[in-house]
Amino acid sequence: MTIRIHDSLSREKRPLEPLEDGLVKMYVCGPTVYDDCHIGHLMGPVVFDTVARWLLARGLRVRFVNNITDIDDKIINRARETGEAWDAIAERYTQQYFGFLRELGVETITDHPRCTEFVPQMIAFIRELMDEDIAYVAEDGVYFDVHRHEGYGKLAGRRLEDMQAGARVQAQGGLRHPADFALWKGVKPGEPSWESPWGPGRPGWHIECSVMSSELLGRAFDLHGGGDDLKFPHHENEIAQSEARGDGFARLWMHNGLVQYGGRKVAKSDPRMQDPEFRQQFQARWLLETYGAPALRFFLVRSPYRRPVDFEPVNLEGARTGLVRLLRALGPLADEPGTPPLAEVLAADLPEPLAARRARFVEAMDDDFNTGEAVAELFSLAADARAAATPETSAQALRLARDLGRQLGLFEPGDTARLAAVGGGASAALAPLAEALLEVRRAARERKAFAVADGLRDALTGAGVEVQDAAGASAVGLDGVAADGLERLMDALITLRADARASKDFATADALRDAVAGAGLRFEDGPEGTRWVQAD
RNA sequence: GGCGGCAUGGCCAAGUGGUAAGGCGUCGGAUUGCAAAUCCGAGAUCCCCGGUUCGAGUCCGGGUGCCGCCUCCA
Repeated sequence: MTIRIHDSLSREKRPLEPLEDGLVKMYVCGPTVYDDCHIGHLMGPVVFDTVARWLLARGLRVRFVNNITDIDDKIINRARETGEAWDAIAERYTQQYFGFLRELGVETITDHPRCTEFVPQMIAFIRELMDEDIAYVAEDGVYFDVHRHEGYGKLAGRRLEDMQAGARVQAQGGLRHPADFALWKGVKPGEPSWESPWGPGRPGWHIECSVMSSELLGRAFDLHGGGDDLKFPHHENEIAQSEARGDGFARLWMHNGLVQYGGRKVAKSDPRMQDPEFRQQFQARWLLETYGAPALRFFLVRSPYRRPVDFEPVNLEGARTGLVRLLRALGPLADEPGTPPLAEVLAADLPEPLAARRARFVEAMDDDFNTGEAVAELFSLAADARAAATPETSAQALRLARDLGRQLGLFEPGDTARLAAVGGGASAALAPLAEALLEVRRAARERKAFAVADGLRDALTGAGVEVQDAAGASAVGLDGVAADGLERLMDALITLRADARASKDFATADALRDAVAGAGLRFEDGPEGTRWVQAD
């Protein structure tokens, strides 16, 4: 068994050969905690959690470090704007980040070092570079001299001469080269600071990752990951610092694609971000509440990690639909606790084509974590289950799909319920209301009042509630309820009730009022028409 | 200007030279009072032009288009 990984540095697939037998040491750059978490902060963790889960499934041990940048210009600016203490801001958003990781099922991270916990080690690191004359003191801090490091630019594929030609790069403040970067920033009035041989100040951005990785994983480790935008300058600078100090540093580099919308990157400075409604679509809280954590994870997992991911609603909704269908096919299996170890799944005796699916799933994952192909096999297994000659084979196919999916953090117990629960807290009232409306509709159908029955169904489906008519009875499905489902449903009911009253169908009108009341809501008929409110 | 990546049915997307996975959507059929869900089925000259080969989406050369990095950013 060999796992091959696309290495961003050499730009080719390379076998993963852990430095320490059976143990993979990986480091993934974490967030700067200064504001509400957005999806970009979470993509890396989900991608690399999936990677780590697969490594674990393959029998390797994993030490997975994901740092927290808890001191930075952005945090200081935020503190200045709000008057809140910088460390309180950092702590709050750190906890928020951890909460989102839990919701998304990111559970393989073993270490979350915070930048401020490693200041002495950073100072020691910088001192080593100073001693070698690779770092120097400039006007406002200590800088790394990129000319002193051969190979600077190898990760991002650029040469120092080219960079000097670029208009944006200007040497200032006594720097030897415009690309020289800060290792230590001298303190400015009102800023938090730590003592150092170069005066009070705080660490530069890049140094923390070089220091924390070597402190926790050693001077050479297996895997370094992060978002594609971190390649330059962040990772380039990490490499320069660590290599300049004689470290082997990371053997393989992985970079995940970035968030896009309509085929374009969405960055902080993107003009579209001025629109709050647009902006909200990338906020972790909103995404989780709108699509549900299982759907969000599924969306990220089924996409190839190296490509940009487009967060247009149509794509998120498509992923969600696919997941809901898969979960439906799995039925009770989806909520059964327990994930058998992959080795056990692989050892099981299976008929064709199930064994072939299983083999392809494993091959796909071993080949640079091709989760897109792996997820396709899951869908195929669901199809196999439908086509199976016997119930036993069908069950085997579903169980295999479930067990393989769980290796990637999919199909966790409770996912079906979690998907059904999203669409806002309003669904608390929505469920009983939908049930009551079903009864009204049943009565209408019984007396062949199909117009009323269909109107009710349209009201329900318009709010994202599924109406399922089986032989004897009907049922509602709340899996796909929209965020404003209750509002939409109530508005439709107001119209229905008005129509019923206009045609003197008071039985229907009253039945609607009773159904609504049963869900803790009521109509208020006023001179400007009817509105609905939460009953006391 | 420098560097890198991508171009496969309406959309997302797999694809190791040998008759184009999978998903979403759409359309047709079954089912239904009509629907929904479900099931069955349909749909692609793989950006263009050359070349290598018995054979290319897959290799080579040349175009064209899009995206990203070189600035904050995960």
